[in-house]
Amino acid sequence: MPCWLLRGVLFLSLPYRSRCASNGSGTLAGSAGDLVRLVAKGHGRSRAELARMSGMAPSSVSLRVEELIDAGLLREDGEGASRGGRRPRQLRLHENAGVVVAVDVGTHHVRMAVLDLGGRVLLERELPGDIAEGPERVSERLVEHLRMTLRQASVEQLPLLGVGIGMPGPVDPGAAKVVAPSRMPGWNEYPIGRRMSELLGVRVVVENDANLMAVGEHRYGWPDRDNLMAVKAGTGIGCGIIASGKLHRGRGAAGDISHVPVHVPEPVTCSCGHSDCLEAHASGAALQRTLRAQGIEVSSSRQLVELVNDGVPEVTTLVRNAGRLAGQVLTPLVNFFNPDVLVLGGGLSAAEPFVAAVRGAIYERCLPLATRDLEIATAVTGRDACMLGAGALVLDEVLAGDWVDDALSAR
Amino acid sequence: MPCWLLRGVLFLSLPYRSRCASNGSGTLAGSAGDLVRLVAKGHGRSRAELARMSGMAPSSVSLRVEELIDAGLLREDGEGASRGGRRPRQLRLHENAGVVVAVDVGTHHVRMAVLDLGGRVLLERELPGDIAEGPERVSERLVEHLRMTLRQASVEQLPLLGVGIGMPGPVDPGAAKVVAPSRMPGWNEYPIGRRMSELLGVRVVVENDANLMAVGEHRYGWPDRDNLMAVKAGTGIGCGIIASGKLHRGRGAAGDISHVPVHVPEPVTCSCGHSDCLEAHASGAALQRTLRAQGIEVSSSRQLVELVNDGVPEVTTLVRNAGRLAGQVLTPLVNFFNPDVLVLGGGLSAAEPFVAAVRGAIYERCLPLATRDLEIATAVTGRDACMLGAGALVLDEVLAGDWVDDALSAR
DNA sequence: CCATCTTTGTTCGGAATCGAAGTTTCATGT
DNA sequence: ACATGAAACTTCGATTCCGAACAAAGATGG
Repeated sequence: MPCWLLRGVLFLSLPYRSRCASNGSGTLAGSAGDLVRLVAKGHGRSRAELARMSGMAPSSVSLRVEELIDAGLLREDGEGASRGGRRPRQLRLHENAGVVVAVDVGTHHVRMAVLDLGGRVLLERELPGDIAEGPERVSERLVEHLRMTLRQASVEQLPLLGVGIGMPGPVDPGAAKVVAPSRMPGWNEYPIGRRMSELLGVRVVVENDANLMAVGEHRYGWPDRDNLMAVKAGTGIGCGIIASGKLHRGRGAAGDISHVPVHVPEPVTCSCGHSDCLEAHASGAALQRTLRAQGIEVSSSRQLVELVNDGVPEVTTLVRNAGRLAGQVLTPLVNFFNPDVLVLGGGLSAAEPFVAAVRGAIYERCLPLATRDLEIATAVTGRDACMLGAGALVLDEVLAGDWVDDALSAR
Repeated sequence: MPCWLLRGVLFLSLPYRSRCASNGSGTLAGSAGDLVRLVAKGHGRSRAELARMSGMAPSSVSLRVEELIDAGLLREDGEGASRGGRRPRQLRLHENAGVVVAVDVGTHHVRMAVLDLGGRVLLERELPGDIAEGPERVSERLVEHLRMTLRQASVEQLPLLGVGIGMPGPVDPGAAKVVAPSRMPGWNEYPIGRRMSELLGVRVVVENDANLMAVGEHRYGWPDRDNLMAVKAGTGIGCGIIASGKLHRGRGAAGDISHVPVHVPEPVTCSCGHSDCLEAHASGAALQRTLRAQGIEVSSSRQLVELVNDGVPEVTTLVRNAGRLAGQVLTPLVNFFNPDVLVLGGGLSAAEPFVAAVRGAIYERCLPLATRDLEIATAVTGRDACMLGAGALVLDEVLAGDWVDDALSAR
C-alpha cells in the first residue's frame, strides 16, 4: 500500500521524484531498481559485480542489497567461482518475488509460458486456438488458459506482475491494439491490452510477433550483439529490429517488409492492391495458395516444411524461390542497417532450402563490408522466440516501473 | 496542483537515488557534466529547468551552477520570460569556455566553421581544395586553414577543445580512418584523425559525410524527431541514420545505399563490379558521365543543378530519373526503418525535379502506415548540414568527456 | 490594487552516499 | 606451508545531496 495514503491525503507527491529514473540504456545505474534490473538480466551476480556495473560504491550496494533481501526481492544463492580472491556470494531474484506470463498468439495456435523475473521458463504450454474466432472469444479463452497454466506451474500464490502478448499483425503498443491487420477479421482497433488487463488486473503489454522474435532472440540468443534483424517467415512475413540493444519501433510500423516489391514473372494481387509484394509471393500463405492451384493441399507452414523435408520437388522449388525473394528484399536492408546478426525464424525457417536461399541471395549481393562478420542464423530459441520475446518485453516493463520501490516501501 | 497542498503531506521515505527521475526525453543527468550538456543542447536554460531535466534537487543544481559559473564555464544571461511566476535567470555557456572547429571535406572543396560550445557558428568559410591531392597534402592545408580561421574568428586565445571532420567516403570512426573509398586515391586506411590530432594537439573525430548530415539535420533541423534518415545525393549517394536520437553506425558501414540494385535498361559497370548499382546510375558522378557522352560537359553537381534550373531538358530528364531511382531504393528502407523524417541533402537535392521524383516514388509505393505523417524535406541547413553535423558530433564527444570535471578541478 | 497562486531560486538541517581503510577468504608461487 | 596478492565484502567517518521551508518576483482575476 502506498505510504502517501496513510493520512488520507490523496496526493501523489511528484516534485522531483517522478522524473528521475534510471538509465534505460545500459550499464550505468544508481538505484534499487537498477540493481534489481542488473540481477534480473544476469549482468550483476554478486555485490561486487553490481558495484562495478552500477557505478555505486560497494558499500552502498551492500546496504541496498541487504534491504532488497529483507524485502524478499533478492536472495543469496551459494557462492560462485573465485576470480583470484574471496568467492562472490551470488545473488538472484527470489523465486517468490513474482512471475510474468508470456503469450504468443498465432493464427492457429497459442503458446504460453510462465516466467520468473529472471526470464527463466517455469512452465510452457501450446494450446489450440483460432484467431478467427474474434477478439472477445480469444481473450476469454486466453484468460482461462492463463489461469490454468498458473495453477499447473504452482505459482498461484505468487504475485502475477505482468502479461506480454504477441499478435500476428501490426500493433500499436501504446494503445495495446492491433491495427489494420490483414488476416485477423474483427481485430482492428480492438483494445486487447485493456481487455486483458481488466480481466486479469495486471499490466499487459502487446506487441507484434516479429518484433517480439527480435527481442527474444536478442535476449536469449545474442545478448551482446546490439544490432539485430529478425525475420519471421511464417504465414506472413515480418521483421523486427533491435538497434543499440533496444526494439526499434520507428513511428510504430518499423520492420514492415511484407509489401516490398519483388521481381516475379506472374503478378499476384496482394491485400494492399499491388501485385508484386513480397508477402504475396513468398509468405507461407502465398505458397499454400500456389500449391493448392497445383492440386497439393497444404493447410499450415509446418505441413509445408514436412513436404520439403520429404523431398517433394514442387514444394522444395517453391520454398527455395521464396527464400530467394526474401533474400533479395533483405539485401538492401542489411546494407542499410548493417546488423551484427540476421535471425531467420518462423515456420519457413525450418526448411533448409529456404534458409540456404536467403543466405545465398545476401552473400551474393551485399557489400563485403556488410557481410563480413555478419551472422545469419536460424532462431536460437526456435518456435519459442516470439513467446520469449513477449516475456522479455513485459519483464523490462515491470522492472522499469516502480514495482521495486513499492515492494521496498510496502515492507 | 496548488503548491500549498504540499504542506503537511507525508512523503515517501525512499532512498534518494531511487527517486531520481526520468525527464521523459531520454536525457539523463546527475553531475556537473550533465548540467553543462543540458545547457549546451539548449534543454536547460535556467536553474529550475535544469533541476526538472536532470532530476537533481533544485538546491543541488544551484550549488553546482554556482561552481560552474565560478569556473568560467557558464554565465548568466539576463532574464527569460515569466511562465506565471518569477522570471528565470537564464544560463548559457560562457563564450570564453572554448570553441570547436567543424570541417566538411568534399571532393573539390573544404568547408570549415568555428563553433562555440552551444553549437552556434562564430565564423564559416569555404575554401578550395582537391581531395585527390592525397591525405598528407590535404591534412597540412587543413591545419593551415584551420589556424587562419581561428585567427579570423578572434578566438586564438580560447581553448580549442576538438575538431570534427567529415569525409566523403566510408569511415571507421574508432580508428578515425577512411576505409575502402571509391573516389579518394591514396586515402585508404590513412589515419587522418591521428595525423590531425598530432598536428593540432586536440581531440579529432572523423565521420562519414552522410552520417554527419543526419547528425546535423537532427540537431539543427529536427531536434525532437528521434528517427531520421538523411540522404546525401551529391557526387556519390549515401545515407545517414538517426535511431532513437543517436547516430546508428551498425557494425560501421550502416547507411550504405550506393550499391543497391535498381532497374535500368542499360547496365553501367560500378566500382563494386555489379552493373545495376544505384550509385552507377543516379549519383552526380554518373549523371556527369552520361552527359559527357551526350556532349554536355559538366564538372560538378552544382553546375548540373544550374543546367536544370536553366531548363535544359536533357539534364532535367536525367536528374528526374535519378530521383526516381533513388526513391525506388528508399521505399523499402522507409517502410523498414519507418522514420519521422526523411531529409534530402547534397548537391542534387537543390534540383527541384530530383526532390519531386523522390517524393513521388515514395508516396507511390510506401505503405500508408509509413508515409502518414512522414516528413520528406530538403536539408534545413542546406550546404552546411555535414559541417554542422561534424560540429555537433565533436561537441557531443567533448562534452561527454571529462573536460567539465577537469575545468572544475583546475580551479 | 490587493489577495491568491505560480514559478524561480536559496538556506539549512538531516539523511543518503561515498571512499578509504579494514576484514574475510581464496589463488598463487616458492 | 607460508607469504603475497587479489577479490569480495563491511565498517565508519566525511562529504554530498536532498527536501522542506523560505524568500523573491511576477501573473491573474476580481
